[in-house]
Amino acid sequence: MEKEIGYITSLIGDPVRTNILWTLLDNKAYTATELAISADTSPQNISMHLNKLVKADLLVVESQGRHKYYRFSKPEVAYAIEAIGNLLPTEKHKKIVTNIDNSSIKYCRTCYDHLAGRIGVLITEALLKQKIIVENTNTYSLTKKGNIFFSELDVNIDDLKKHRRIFAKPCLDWSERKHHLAGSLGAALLDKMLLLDYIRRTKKSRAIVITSKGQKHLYEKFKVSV
Amino acid sequence: MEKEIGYITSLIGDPVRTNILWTLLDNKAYTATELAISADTSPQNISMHLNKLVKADLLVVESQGRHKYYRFSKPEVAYAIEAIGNLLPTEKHKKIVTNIDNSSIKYCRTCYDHLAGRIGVLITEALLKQKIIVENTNTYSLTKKGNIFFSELDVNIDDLKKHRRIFAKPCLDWSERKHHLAGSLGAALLDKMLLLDYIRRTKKSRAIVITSKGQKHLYEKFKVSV
DNA sequence: TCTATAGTTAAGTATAAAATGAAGTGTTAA
DNA sequence: TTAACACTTCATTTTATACTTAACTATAGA
Repeated sequence: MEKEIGYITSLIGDPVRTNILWTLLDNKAYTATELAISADTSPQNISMHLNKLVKADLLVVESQGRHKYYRFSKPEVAYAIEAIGNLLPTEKHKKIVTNIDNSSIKYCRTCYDHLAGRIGVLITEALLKQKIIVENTNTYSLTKKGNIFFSELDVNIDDLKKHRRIFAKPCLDWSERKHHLAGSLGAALLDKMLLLDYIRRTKKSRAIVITSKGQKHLYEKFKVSV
Repeated sequence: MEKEIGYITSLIGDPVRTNILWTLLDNKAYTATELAISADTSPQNISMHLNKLVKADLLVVESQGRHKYYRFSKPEVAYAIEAIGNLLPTEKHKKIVTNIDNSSIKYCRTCYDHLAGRIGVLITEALLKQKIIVENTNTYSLTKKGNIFFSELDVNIDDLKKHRRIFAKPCLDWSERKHHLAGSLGAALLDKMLLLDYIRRTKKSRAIVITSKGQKHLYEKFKVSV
């Protein structure tokens, strides 16, 4: 058994492969070249590493013309990477939070397929404060007010609940050390905010930019100023 | 950020350190020599590895006379290791399950501080079937019947709920691919079963042996035959 | 106080695996 | 139909770091 586990840990343990997995954590698919740039290495090298990750069934690959798109094979991979992220030493972590250089990725990023970072945490806190969601042990559930709120946003709650996936749960954030909204409700909220152009994804990272339209609405709805 | 994560993943990625972490997953403290034997390496080498893990705040060490006892610094470490365990390829996993040699660790082992493996899953299923616990999204809660059940076992539910730790939640088992009971209730149940001598820990692994007394009671209480 | 045990530290070596260079295949688009 | 691009394969080189050898400290027990 140790050998089997060692196989996976040694795969995750290489710096280039860690960079790949960390980049893919926003649940987007990236091409080999994009990942090579992100990991600052050669195409040959990234090809070798990606092959190992695919063979180990951590990633899946899809060919589109001359491009190959890589993404996680299953949510468990994202969970494991996030769980490792939560092991970051606290002092080092503080340094990151107070580091202004990468503030955009700090305040605003996605975690797998939902909003994370400072914005994710602030919005979640606002949802709790306004009693749109309530916290149980390790889950969130919607109040009546919450049902109205999300139906006004044109999110079909019943559809979400049909899925086998967890509906709404707190997810510990590595940068904020607080919880943000995860699960299918969290994913639906992110989708809707992207659709409404409150926020936009950036090309090369997990950073999210907030549009002026978004700023206005975030303040109106949640009293969140960014 | 990638560098910080890479630091942790490369730590976890070494085979000897993986062995250490995997061994410690039962939440017992082990001495350096025990861990060296487990990882089949020299005292000098294990010393070096343990130092790295302590410096990274994954482990803490306590001196007792001429011995040094190592254990996880926080539950997050166990969660991360378990999350990695869930990434094991399914085919390989099947091979393990049908492998009779390590059947004891397969049927009966602990995960951090609660009962896992086949027994953990069977008991959890029995608790659900008998409506002692009910499943919500990603949590379990106690029914009235459950409150009586655990008070008869002399488990103080109110005390458990006072802790900041999650009370009861499903934990995906890497060997069974089903859920077992985790959280403080799971830990309390394991403690009680050890105290009542239904089960005993073995010296050198996470395997648990079931006593004949335990077999009898497990069948009476849960209709679980082992 | 002497011996065995538990663990550490430091310098040197060995080796596995990552990176590179060169030469490919297949794809798009001018 | 040619050139540029996206990616791969394989042989070779490089390098990081785990491990060894050897000498050490600290504790326990006799």
